[in-house]
Amino acid sequence: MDEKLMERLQQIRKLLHAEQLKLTPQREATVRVLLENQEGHLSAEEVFMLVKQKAPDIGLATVYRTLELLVDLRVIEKLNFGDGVARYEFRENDQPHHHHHLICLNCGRVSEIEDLLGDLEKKIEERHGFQITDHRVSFLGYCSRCRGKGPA
Amino acid sequence: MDEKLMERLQQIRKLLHAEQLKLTPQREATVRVLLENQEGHLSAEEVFMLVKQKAPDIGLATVYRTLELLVDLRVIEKLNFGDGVARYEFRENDQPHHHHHLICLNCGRVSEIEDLLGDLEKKIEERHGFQITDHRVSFLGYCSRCRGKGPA
DNA sequence: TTTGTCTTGCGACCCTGTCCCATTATAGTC
DNA sequence: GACTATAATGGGACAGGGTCGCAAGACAAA
Repeated sequence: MDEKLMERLQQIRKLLHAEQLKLTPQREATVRVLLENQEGHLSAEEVFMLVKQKAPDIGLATVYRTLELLVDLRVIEKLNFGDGVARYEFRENDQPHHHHHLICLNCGRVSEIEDLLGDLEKKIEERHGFQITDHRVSFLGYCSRCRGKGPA
Repeated sequence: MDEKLMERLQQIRKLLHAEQLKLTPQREATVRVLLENQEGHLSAEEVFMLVKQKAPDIGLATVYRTLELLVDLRVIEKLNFGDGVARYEFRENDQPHHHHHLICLNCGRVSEIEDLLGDLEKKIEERHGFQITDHRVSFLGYCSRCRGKGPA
């Protein structure tokens, strides 16, 4: 696990260097937080709080800038669950993401399920002349723990 | 077209009355704007601008309140295309919406396509114990006019 | 060491949206 | 029509998330 983390970190360092950018301590701390919370779908604010523990002097703007940078580098992905905050998630490779989200309307938990759309995109491209580069699917409802509770 | 509009307006008036609420001139103006721009996916700000033309003295807060009210009454639906603003769309009936969106990354145009998920929800409910009440699907890419242009 | 560039932290600021509150409009009753 | 209770309004203050400009700091290359 730890070697994998270091490996990924080196990989990102190279990505940055290729663009004449640096993996500064602040950026490294941010990446580490994201790597250590891959299942978390953290918001920028949450990332900021966690990074503060590693690097107390870091500024909020730096975290935002780093997240934006990582999105541009396609290292992470910016997600939108409709709760008013942007959330971030690692991208396993350079592909568009192909998993989908189950969003619980009671507890807010977000879990992931495999891709469902299969070759549907091809049909849409043909029928609508629309060149698809990515898709987002979210199912809203109640997770197994919250079934029958209604909205919080 | 105009009779249909009046009919819908009466329908909404009744809905409001059933809750001891009134269809005030401000609310009526807001509903009219929404009815006249059913394909527009208007943001609150856009609705406000258009309503101002009909009723120049209306306040922004009133428009927001009216939109929220109409969402509660399930007359309209609040949509989120990830561009940082809420958008609103009429609901044809009392069902959860079952059409999906094609969002063009170049010109921002949003078009609609029919429901794609069919009975997929049942499978997910079984497999994940997740009680689904709605779903959102968006495909991102380039519409027929913008193909090959890349992001704006 | 010097220089140029990338980064940073900070605070000001922007934007969408909500809240509070005093005032006004409305429907229902007499 | 007058009265009353309640719904609704406009305006401004405010909140949360996020961006921007800028002066200062860190770093790599020469």
